[in-house]
Amino acid sequence: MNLFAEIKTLVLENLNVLVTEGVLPDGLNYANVAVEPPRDALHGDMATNAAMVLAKPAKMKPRDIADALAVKLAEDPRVLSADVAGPGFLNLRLDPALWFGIVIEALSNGTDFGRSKMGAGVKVNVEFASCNPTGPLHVGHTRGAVFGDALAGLLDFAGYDVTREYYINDGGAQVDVLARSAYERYREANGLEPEIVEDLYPGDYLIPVGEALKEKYGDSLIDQSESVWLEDLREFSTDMMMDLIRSDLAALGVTMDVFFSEKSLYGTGKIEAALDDLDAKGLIYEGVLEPPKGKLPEGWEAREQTLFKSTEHGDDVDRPVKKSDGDWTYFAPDIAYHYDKVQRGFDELIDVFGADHGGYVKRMKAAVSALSDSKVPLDIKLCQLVKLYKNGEPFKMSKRAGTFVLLRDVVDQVGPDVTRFIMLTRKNDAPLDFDLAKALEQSKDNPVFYVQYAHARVNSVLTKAGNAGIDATDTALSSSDLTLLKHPAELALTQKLAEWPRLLETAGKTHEPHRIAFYLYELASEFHALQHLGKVEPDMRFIQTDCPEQTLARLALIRAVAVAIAAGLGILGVTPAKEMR
RNA sequence: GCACCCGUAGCUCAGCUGGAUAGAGCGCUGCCCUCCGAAGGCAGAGGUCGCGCGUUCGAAUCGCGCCGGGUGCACCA
Repeated sequence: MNLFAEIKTLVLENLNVLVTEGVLPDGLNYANVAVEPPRDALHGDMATNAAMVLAKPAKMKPRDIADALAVKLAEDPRVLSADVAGPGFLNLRLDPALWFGIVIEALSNGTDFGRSKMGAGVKVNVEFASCNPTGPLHVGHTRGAVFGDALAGLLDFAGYDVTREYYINDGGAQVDVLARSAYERYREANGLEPEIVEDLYPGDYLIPVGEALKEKYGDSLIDQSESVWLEDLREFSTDMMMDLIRSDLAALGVTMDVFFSEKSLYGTGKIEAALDDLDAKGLIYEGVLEPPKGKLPEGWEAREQTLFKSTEHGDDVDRPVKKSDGDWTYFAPDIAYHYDKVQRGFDELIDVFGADHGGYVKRMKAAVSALSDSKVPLDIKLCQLVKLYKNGEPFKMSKRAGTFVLLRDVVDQVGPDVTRFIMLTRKNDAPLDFDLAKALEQSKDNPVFYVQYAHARVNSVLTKAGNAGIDATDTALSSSDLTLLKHPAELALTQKLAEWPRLLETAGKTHEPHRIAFYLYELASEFHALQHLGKVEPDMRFIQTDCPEQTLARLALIRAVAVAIAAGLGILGVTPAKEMR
């Protein structure tokens, strides 16, 4: 139940009543009518802008509409008062029982608290973490992996039918480089000196691949020409790299539903089929691209190529799908891949890319738009860079890869829960500073700790209550008399709790899981304040031994807070802590 | 030269798709433990929301133009 949605429905119903009574004209558009928490709690429990939004189309003064609407709304038993304020805001004060309903809901739904049907089972494909299968995941990939997984979790919670998908870039030249690099490690395993020339991958993670190759081939490939082994080694080493990547993802708690191989698009007619589809729509032609404006790239020359008319779908220039020698460009299999996703019946597509792929967004959207006749929206989320620090100092070195920091280096140091939460404390398109030392710090400026601390504290209080012989099970708490919660801080916390279902839907609509992290921090903050109140005012302590009814009501509230935290953390893929150590 | 992202308190960032007096953490100042976890809480100081026009009853939010920072810009992936 989303209380805000419920009240909005009430507002809309009464607007219609005003229409039938002739107070308001017919045919008004209610799209911009909103019911939200007021900025200042003094204004009331909820506010609606209906009068101001409708004033102009209805050709009436906002206050006149507000007055008429206020009278109607006040007739509903749920509404205690409806006051017009300012230019035409309508401030509503609601029956507290309505708010307490949210507590009961939390207690009865557990970690499903806030689960929404908003998505209505719409099939969404979230593709993320798709890095080249040429090595382990590094920090940059980690952010994309966490973001994608959390977004998928969020959409699932919001009622979508979600598929988590990984696109294996195993079709391009980078896989040849991988095979050659592995070959050198294979020579090394056979006691020879590896020649890791500049263009090859230097990482130690290929040493086990070399050893595995020796295991399989002995020394039979030594001194053989590339044509003999390249094909086999490509497959062998990408398989091993994918195992590595899968285990990296597992260390982070990410499980994919589908691994889609780029290679499977070649020689199977799939690329051709996708381009035929575009061709049939008149979007493929042979032509020569204009040189880019400004300074020319070195060695630029006019070339006739097969082009996709992406400009018809919002791109800035048309894009080549074939090189001048007739090979596919990297764009061609990507088109085919997205064509495949459309064919598989997804209603919405989401791609999570690194920020360095920003230039790729328009053409990919153009392709999906063309392939799906504008029926399947593609949202591309770009994840900005992660800057790693340790105690304020830039953290750069990796023992295993040499040049960059690996996902493992981070997860091994701070654990998957902390890694995930911190990665979500920024909007995806904002850069992120990640301090490995601060991440483990147990203080207020570490949001993970602060939220976990609130959850653990509730747990601790409930344990204490149990030890004191109080039945603090969820069913017992559900039947407590919540109207005993009268203190402003208790009501404020209840209302914060009531925002959860609404916040979740907003986060789901905007594809912004970070909103959950921020909400949990705010919720934790309000809880900590209430808990502290007990120190200043002893009769505000949760457990009142001489008043079991009051105790139960308070325990119900804080248990509901813990439930919301657990639900939110669950979406983000973080395990709620029962105690802090 | 073009495209995309960003510009909010000294620092790091939120800001609920246009609402009321713009928020949080850190840092700074001052308070609060005869303990349900002080690993915390309360209060104060601190802002021309990069700049300028425009749309609107109403703009940090939308549009346009600048300024500043980042990223990417022909067959590489």
